[in-house]
Amino acid sequence: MDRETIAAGVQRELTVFARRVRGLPERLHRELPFVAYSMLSSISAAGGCRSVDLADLYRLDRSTVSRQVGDLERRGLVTRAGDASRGRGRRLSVTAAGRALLDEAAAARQAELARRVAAWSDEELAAFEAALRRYNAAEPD
Amino acid sequence: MDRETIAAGVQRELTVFARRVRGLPERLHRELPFVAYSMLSSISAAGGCRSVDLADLYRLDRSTVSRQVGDLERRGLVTRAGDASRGRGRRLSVTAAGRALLDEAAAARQAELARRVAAWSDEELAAFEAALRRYNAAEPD
DNA sequence: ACGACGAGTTGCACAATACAACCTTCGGAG
DNA sequence: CTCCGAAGGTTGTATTGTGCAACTCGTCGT
Repeated sequence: MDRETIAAGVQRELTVFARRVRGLPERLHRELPFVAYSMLSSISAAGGCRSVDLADLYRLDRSTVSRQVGDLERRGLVTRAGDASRGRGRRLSVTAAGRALLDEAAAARQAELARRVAAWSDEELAAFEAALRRYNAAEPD
Repeated sequence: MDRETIAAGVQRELTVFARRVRGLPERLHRELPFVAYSMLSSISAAGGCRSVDLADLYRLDRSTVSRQVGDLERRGLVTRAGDASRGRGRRLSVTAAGRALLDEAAAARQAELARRVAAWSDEELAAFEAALRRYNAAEPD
């Protein structure tokens, strides 16, 4: 089997994975869709960021982020730091409720993964992780 | 490093990949959105399959596949084999036009992948492919 | 003080999806 | 053979995530 054939296989499998992630409701915790989850977790990881930072990170339109964040706020999962009601540079931070939901979702995701790779040896899993990391680390342009 | 730590790493890397795919531009080739591309390539790879097979592969509703395939057919990229106009088990196959578009898009994707994995050995690439396939094949429930 | 710019919101449109209801055909069991 | 149930496929409807465009609001430099 030559390299091109192998590469085609990688391509196919990545596509299947990507398609599945894109589709499906992908509720991690009935109340926390994938998009909301990733934004929440990024706000948490960054220890407080602005909407525009999320837009840059995910290469999304500002309006999309605005709506998603508005939803998270309405549900009490994040707060807008500035009491300055409007304008520039409002810091977002995760509330206690948001943190709790995030933790639950992370646990659910880990459980799902554990089920999928139950039959894998530690070495196989570690190799998979290393390969994915290496792939993701490659320059995108 | 214990298994939980490794699993967390896998989770993180899969999430990074998924987020990027979500935010990425839809089109690989003007006129061929990501969704259409992946279905077309699956039809091609399977050497002719039914709509329900695509629904199973991507865990999509049959109605979604029906609309997507309808679109591909309208654009002359696939044909429905059975002259039996309606009903059960119609085989889908890729037309010459579909194949041509697919080849162009595949070449672009392969070039991108080749760049990313340029430094990988054939063995590493093959192992990556096998692990992804195994992951994707795992039962989702 | 004013004008340019950066951050955010809102209106509108669209693509992809799920769910439910329905239709069509095939393969058996009686 | 007839009828019925299961499997494949389509259509109606609602929802979600998204981009683009136009707008508002606040800040900063001159």
